[in-house]
Amino acid sequence: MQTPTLRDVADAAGVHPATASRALNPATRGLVNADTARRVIKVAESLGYRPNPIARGLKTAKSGTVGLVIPDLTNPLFPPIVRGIEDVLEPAGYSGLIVNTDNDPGRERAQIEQLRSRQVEGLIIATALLDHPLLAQLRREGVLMVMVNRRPDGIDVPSITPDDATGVELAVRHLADLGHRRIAHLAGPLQTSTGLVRARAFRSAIRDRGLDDDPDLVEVCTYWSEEAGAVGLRTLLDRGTEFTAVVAGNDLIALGCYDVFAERGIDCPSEISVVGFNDMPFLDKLRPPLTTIAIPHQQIGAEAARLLLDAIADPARPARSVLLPLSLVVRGSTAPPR
Amino acid sequence: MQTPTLRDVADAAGVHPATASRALNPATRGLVNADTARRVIKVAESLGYRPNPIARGLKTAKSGTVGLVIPDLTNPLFPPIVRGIEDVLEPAGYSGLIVNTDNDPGRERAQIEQLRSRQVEGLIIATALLDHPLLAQLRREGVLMVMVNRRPDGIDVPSITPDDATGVELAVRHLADLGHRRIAHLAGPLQTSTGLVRARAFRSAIRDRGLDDDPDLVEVCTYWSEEAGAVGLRTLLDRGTEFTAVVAGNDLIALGCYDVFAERGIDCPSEISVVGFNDMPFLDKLRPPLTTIAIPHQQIGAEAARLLLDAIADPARPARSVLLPLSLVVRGSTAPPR
DNA sequence: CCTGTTGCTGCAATCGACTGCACAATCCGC
DNA sequence: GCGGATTGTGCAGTCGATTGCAGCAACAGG
Repeated sequence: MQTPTLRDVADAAGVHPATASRALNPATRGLVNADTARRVIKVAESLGYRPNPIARGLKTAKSGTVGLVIPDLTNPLFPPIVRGIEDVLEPAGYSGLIVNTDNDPGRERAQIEQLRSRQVEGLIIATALLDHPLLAQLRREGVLMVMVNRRPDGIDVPSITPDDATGVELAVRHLADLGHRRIAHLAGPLQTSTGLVRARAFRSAIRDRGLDDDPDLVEVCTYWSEEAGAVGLRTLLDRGTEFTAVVAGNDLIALGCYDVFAERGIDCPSEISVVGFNDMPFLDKLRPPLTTIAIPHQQIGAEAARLLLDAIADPARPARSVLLPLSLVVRGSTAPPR
Repeated sequence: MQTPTLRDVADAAGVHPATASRALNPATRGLVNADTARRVIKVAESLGYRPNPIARGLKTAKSGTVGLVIPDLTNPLFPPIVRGIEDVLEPAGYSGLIVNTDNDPGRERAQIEQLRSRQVEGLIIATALLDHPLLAQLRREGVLMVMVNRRPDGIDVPSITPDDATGVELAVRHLADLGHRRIAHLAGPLQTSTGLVRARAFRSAIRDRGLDDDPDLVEVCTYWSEEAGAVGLRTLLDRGTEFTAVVAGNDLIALGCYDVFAERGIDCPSEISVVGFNDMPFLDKLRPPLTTIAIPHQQIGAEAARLLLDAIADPARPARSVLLPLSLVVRGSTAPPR
């Protein structure tokens, strides 16, 4: 015995399938006699009827799914975001289809094509790479989208981004409060919007507080990686510029600093303080535990999902964008300068 | 202009939709004149035709989706598994629908119900909790399933599990080779199959190598957590039994040991060596970097997906189960005893 | 020249739910 | 007691692709 269909319910309740359909759908229930509706609903329950979303989707052109485009689920940044998204999607009767692009533009195109052919109702895009032409094209074709972690410039797409500027400000203020005057910045790649925003915010935070604003104190890393962070710090150190603290572009870069500290016998935090960015898991297990800026990843995901659901409900609504506040997590890698 | 439908392709190629359908489907292509087929395929390409999986699913009763039931995506254990699954699913034209159960049986039931109503063709289950009644019921109802990380006893369901026993054996051998004779074990909860299997494997590995087999050297932790690990190690220490090395049930438990070392001023590895289990990310950043047993999570996922696809292709095939080999990753937390 | 194959294509029904329209029943006021 | 409004329900077509069956043409064999 298979899952019962609408027909079965209708037969059992002694009504026409059309009537059963209307009775079961809250939006059209008003068209049906209240008694009949009740009866149909009861029968449906007793039979364990579950509407077949595939059949429904065919007629209504809605699939109840949205696509999540991320670079790599394995990157600890994304699971909390995805979790936040799912937590909002699920109660709304939607599910997410995840694709990993590995930051490969070709793959990205293909995957998005896949998602579209699966009739997703919208896209949540968390990849930085996405080239504008594709984005603009999707926009033109009326594909609903929400961007995560990245502000699309020039294109009118809703986005959720952490308030990086304030985050950096928080880090700088913390170090300044501890008494640091010469603070260095290991920036992430400036091609990424995050890298750029944080680097700019760093300069202005330094100026605002009247600290030493020396271009030599900023070094740009080629990737958001540990190795790149290590290379960056070495360059900074070898340059001979004095500094007592480092604001790293993200936690991985900060981790690279740890490697250099070990390598050169530098003590953290007594000789150099470090602040990371992201609050990845297990940072508290490091020696010393890393002080960092926490990003509410799960909230970001949840907010993104909400925005997308809004857009699905009313595609005409203008693109809204959200900036989520960050917080400083003080641990052991920061201390007053000697 | 919308996505072209099969009709559009057929019209453009001057054939009947039925013929177009057959030409496009590799399985039925043989029924169509080779020239016609070629022409249809060409037209389809030039129009950018993509079959609508929803419509197809309605007729064929296949959705091209499978359900992934996991406790919590945020747990670093799962992203690589999911990634491995997706990597196999995608080229096969399938997608995975992820649900998080948070180890709540009620949620688990509801979520699985959700997945079934979405017409998933099979389930990959990675939760430990899943109570047998539900499992057995699903089995009876003909739902295709594959279990990950857990061997279903008594029920005939394919499963993919890491070869825990050999893993433990590897850890013990490594310590024995370093010269340790009195090795302790901080076991995970024995209600979990993993906890039990590892604990048993520990005893037998110890015996096999003729090391000191003292019941006092084994302590069972109440959870797979850092806190529980710390509690476990304290109990072990306070008991006064001598030992120079610890095999932890998993990495989190090992992390708990680190906390106790800091607390009591014990030096690792010179006073006590520790081996973890799982090889979570960033373990190499700890002080000292944790020696551990690496589990091929991604492969586990990939293998699970393959098994499920096999089952979908031929549901009659008997349940096959796979045991995946583990490997020892030697880092800084193990050294010869003093 | 007729019958019987073989090979290809078209017709139409089907999957399950939704929905515009028509029709029936009921009720109201005059 | 009749016309007209108001519910409530049924009919049938639709979404897009698949598939059993029928039909048609070409061709071989007798």
